[in-house]
Amino acid sequence: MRYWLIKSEPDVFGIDHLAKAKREPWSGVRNYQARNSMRDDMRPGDLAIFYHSSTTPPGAVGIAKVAGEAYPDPTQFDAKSEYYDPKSTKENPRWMLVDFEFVAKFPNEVTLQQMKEDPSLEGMVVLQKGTRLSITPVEAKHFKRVCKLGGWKE
DNA sequence: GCCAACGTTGGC
DNA sequence: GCCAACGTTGGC
Repeated sequence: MRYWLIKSEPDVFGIDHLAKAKREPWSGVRNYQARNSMRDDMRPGDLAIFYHSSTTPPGAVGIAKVAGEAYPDPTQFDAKSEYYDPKSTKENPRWMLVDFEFVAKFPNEVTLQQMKEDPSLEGMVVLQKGTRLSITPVEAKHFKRVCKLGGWKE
């Protein structure tokens, strides 16, 4: 089982949206590395830290679970969608996604600042300077530590 | 295949 | 709103 961190802007789709929806296709990812993670490396049952970006304060707010295998992101074929990609075809889709399922909201948000200041989280990809990736792998020890800081027990 | 221009992300 | 970082595009 692998661990991940997924970023989302709470104004667009936050942990409360996921809690309400229960399950959500992670559409709109238009970055090849992030796509590759979903397409090639995620397996049903993998757990992800749900992270709020572009908000005050940014930080980890909960846990989501990979709910199924990867499949083509339907928004790439929708000319009315902001995620429409005219260069993608159904025969050869460019963008793949997985569904995420709500697992938990942390009793306490773990802010980015807290994460940066915690020595045991050193080396986490999301904390490295210049990391803009919306999906990053997380080591098991870092995952467990963030859950602990968030007050959540698996 | 290089690289300048451009667009986006995301913390501050 | 600023801007550093960095991914993508497209001309050559």
